[in-house]
Amino acid sequence: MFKLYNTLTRAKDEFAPIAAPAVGLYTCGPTVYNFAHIGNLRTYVFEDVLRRALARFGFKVKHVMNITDVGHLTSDADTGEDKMELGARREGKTAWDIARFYTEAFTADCRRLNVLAPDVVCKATDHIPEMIALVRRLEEKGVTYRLADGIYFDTSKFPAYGAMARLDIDGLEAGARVEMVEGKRNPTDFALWKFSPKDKQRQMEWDAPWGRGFPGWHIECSAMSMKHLGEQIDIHCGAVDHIAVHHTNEIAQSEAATGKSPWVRWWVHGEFLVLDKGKMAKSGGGFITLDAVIKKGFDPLAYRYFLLQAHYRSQLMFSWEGLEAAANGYRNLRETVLGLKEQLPVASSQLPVGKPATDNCQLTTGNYGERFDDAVADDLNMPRALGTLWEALKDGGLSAAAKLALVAHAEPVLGLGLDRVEAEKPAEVPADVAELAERRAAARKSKDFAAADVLRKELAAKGYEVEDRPGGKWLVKRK
RNA sequence: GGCGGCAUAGCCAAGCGGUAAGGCAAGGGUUUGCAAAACCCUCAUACCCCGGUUCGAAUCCGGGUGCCGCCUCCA
Repeated sequence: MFKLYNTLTRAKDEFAPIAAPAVGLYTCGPTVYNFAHIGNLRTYVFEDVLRRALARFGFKVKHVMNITDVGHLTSDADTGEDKMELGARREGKTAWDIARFYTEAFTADCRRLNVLAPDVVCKATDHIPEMIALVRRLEEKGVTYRLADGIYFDTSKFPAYGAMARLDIDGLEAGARVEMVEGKRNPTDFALWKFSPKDKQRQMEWDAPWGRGFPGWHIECSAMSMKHLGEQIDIHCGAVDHIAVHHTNEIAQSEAATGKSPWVRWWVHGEFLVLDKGKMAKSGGGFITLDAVIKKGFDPLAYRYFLLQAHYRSQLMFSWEGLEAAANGYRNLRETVLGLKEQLPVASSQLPVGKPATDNCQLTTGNYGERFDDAVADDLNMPRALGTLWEALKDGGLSAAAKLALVAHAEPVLGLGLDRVEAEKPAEVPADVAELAERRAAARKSKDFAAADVLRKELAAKGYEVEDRPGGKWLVKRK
């Protein structure tokens, strides 16, 4: 039984899709006006784990993710500038170039984190006709109105507005310090279509029945998810910051257009990665990219391991010390797996990925495979799943083969690259370093340890460390 | 001001009424010419504080205190 927390019900409900085993999964993708930071990436890793878990439990997932390349303003209050145009000006390129560049950067980050590519990646700018059609549909339902700067959704025409977010509309109005667009009937109303400004030329604009302009930010997710997944979908993901505005508006426009409810059966939201002095944001300090993590010498998968150690619905505090600890744990995990592989005959040392642990080793793997799956099935409790794996790996009652079978069972869900762990290759070292190491080995062989130690120091001076291995072998590593 | 969440060892973290998973760090030991690795062992009478419910509470309830998030650009 796969239980998944649903923001709609605020409870862990047993997951059941509309047409099992098929599952339609829509995840809110990036706005490609800048690099993703590691907080952004936390959300995509969580969604990846969800997708892998669904596969584990026998579901056939169709995963759709959007790329927001137009219409996302610097303020959700329908004011401010389009982030894409802003990025273009900042970098002296076209908005289209900016979109292409950051989409590629994002895709590369995901690949490095072992995040599976969605089945469909769709760009907002490729779906302008679909968005216009959806706005027309809303118009026919009489829930829109026109202002000087665009077409707006009248949230008072949708009685269930804000239900998922449990918004206190009156409280919102009372505490509103949002600058409001002139003429909005309700503070919560939002733009469906914005007109191009009269005084300047936009790089991205299209003709629509109401006038030349560009789509509001929210409409893209409704239009694209309907196109690729139908008018009702099983799961829609994003991070918690989207609950109050973006997803609330998506629900309003989608359900108002189709008359079908619920539009989304499971809303699943990931929590933020936070810094000791607050959340990670693209503005201000603390904008850490995956590149920065790699430049500090960390394996991107060590960051993935770091994320997996916390539950996706808990805020996770990022610190370099914490990442260091995770990297150590991840390295130990890989070395444990490597050690197990070395204990097996060559032929069977290939990790049979995806093969259930119960296949041949039912009697010997204990119930670890089951416990691992139970943890995953309990609202993606990856910290517990990881704990179970560690417990199994340290269980003296299990054979190396059984442990490897468990690793193979866990890897398709974890995505930590444990299926391609290989012995550390001797580092490429300069000839003089190799020669020193050879001479030291010879000195050791003839028990001239004083000479050996001198040579060790010489190697250290050149920045290399030598480790002796069984059988007279050694390994030279960069310090 | 309104809404929501969280407080568990040096650090991260699970726990969802039945007597504290796991990882990192630390300490001890075995082994090794040295070093590293490996292996073994140790590491919360205790879960922010005060009350209450219960045979029994880290877990439920009430009241504090402290952090954090959203409502404003965020994933």
